[in-house]
Amino acid sequence: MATHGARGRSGGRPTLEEVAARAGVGRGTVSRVINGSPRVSDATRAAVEAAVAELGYVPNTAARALAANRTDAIALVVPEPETRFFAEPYFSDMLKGVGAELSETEMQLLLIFAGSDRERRRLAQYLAAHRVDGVLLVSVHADDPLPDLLAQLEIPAVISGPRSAAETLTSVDSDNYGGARSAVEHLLSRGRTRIAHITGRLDVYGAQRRVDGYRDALRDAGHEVDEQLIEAGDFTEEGGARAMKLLLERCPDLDAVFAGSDVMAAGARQALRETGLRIPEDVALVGYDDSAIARHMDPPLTSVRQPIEDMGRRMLDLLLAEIADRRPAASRGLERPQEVLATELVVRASS
Amino acid sequence: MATHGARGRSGGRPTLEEVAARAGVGRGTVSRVINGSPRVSDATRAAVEAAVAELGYVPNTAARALAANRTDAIALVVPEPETRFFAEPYFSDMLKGVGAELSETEMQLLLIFAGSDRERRRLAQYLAAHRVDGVLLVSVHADDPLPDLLAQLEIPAVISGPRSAAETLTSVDSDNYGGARSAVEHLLSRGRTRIAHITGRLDVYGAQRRVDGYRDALRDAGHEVDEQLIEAGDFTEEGGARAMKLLLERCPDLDAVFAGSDVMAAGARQALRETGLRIPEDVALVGYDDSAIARHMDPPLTSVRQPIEDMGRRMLDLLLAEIADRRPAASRGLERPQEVLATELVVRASS
DNA sequence: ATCACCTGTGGGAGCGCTCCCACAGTACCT
DNA sequence: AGGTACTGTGGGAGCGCTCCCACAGGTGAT
Repeated sequence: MATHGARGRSGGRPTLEEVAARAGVGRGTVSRVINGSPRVSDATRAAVEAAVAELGYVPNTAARALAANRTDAIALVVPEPETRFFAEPYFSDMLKGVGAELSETEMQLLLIFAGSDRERRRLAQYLAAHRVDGVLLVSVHADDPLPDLLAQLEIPAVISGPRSAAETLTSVDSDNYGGARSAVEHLLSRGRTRIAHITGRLDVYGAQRRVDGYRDALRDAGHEVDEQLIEAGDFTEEGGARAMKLLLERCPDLDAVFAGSDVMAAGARQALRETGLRIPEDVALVGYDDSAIARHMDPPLTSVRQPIEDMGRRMLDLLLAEIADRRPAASRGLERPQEVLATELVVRASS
Repeated sequence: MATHGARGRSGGRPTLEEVAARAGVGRGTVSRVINGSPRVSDATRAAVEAAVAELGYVPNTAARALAANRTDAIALVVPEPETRFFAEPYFSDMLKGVGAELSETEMQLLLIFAGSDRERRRLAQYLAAHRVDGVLLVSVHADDPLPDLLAQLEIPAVISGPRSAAETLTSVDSDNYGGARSAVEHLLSRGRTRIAHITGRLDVYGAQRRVDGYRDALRDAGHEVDEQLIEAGDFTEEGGARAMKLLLERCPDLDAVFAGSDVMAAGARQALRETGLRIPEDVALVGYDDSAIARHMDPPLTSVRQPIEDMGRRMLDLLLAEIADRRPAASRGLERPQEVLATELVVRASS
């Protein structure tokens, strides 16, 4: 084995120092050029850039992280098992948005699943080691301790979908309430009156807001809300099917269903089919998310479009801003933005 | 802002030095305990562990990476656009296997997509900076320059599916040839004789091997190979449907189809349906992968099971061994293992 | 002419670890 | 008694960067 001192000498990767020597300048100047500081003359900058190119210099990330106390990496944390991640288009769309925005920067994205207890413990350790500069947290349940852990460790974080109306972290969300309203109003306008609702997991704030929107839309149109027409799902296809069956048993006269997600709508469709009911003739069906599933369903599914990719982009923007903010002046305790993006009803053959 | 020198002093994260002071030992000893060296007395170890617990000490990854010249991270590189990653169960199964095995270690997994040129350039930069200790490369095409780049940078790498019979990198693969043979032999045993084959992308070596298996199975059973019965797909559902339509036009008398992947089989099924052909009465259908799609298809799809999760695990094992190997003695130029895992035909209603 | 204040630059100190050398102490041979 | 060989330990040097202070040289106001 090479001796310690000789590690990285000749043959190894070039260092800042070597670039500096080659360009005939000091270390500080090379560092300034590498980091895009404006305080360098054009001639010097050109000389340094030439030396960098000749030597094929690439900064050592570990050294930089150690000296500058940052990692240039952020994590996308999914507090779900991997299976759900792949089953739900929501996550992949989010990842797409974040990835697109991130490729504009030098930052590195880490995808971390925290579905099991074991994975959670691993993540906590990971965060405690400050291996990332910030965290994007998607799909958080009301009682999740993760946001508080992040706050305690003072790690910048942005959450998709606040945990409650009193969320303290920066968050980006779509207008769940308005989206649900528009879905129900659409069904009402089609002459449906016995409109059922399959909810998402009610420990997800957004799912609750959709129920609120469902209720208010009916009420404002002068209908009473029949609690028998509301059944809790869990965002899975099986859950959607199960809820649909229960609803059909309880209320055989229902003429429309608003499902809290496209995946659950797919489950509901399956249950309706098995019962011999036609969509939309017998029962109109509306989903939520406007994912690929909605377009490919038979019949194509009317759905509330959430701009998930945009949400991902926006989350990243806010996170990067928060990370940058922290660096110069500790201006803590300021108001944290809660952004809400508009939804849009996409009408297709299912309603 | 805090002055440079005071960064991390009181209130910051505890350092090795502080742990050492608290435990009344030297830095070296704490380092040995942290890294599980056996050369520490039980009493000292206990004292250090107590100090670590009291202070909530977590090693600084950057400092460790800088001093030890390793990152404790590996990358799973997917040379495809993200959309394909999510569409193909192959990738998620692979990720599952790798993730399961990796959670036994302290290593960190990075998921990197390299579908576009832009992403490729980013990846090259990333690898040049040696930000990972090793790379798992899945689904590599014959002309991909990535493996050579890895070899040149001397980064340990394991590839899933060799690029050719002369692959130089360590690889793990399933027995594509044998799997294809078993599929065709099964169809022959069911009395089918006009067996078509929808291939995968032929720049993927494994897809070629499946064609070889298809050919040899027919030949060995005394049938001539009708080239009209072979059509190239591209591993996508649309590609499978398109290939099926072409095959039906060319050979309306075909009575069975062996598709190079379940996803393509799903496309073929769609095309067969549209033509009014029944599965398996008119045309028997066999897929490859035995993914979730196969089980949920209507009718359930006979498929060649590849132990993808096991392959992922095995790839990781080999990679970790290669990384560990490198450290002590540079024993380069040795034979690189090429592992081949067995496949198994899972017979269901489609054949 | 003096002072203040820019711009551009060099280089010391330090980030928190790992690696290795040195050495004290003990054990077991000759 | 001297030698040899271990085990356990402390701490110096160094990894490659960033940050900041110092300072040279210019520019413009007083």
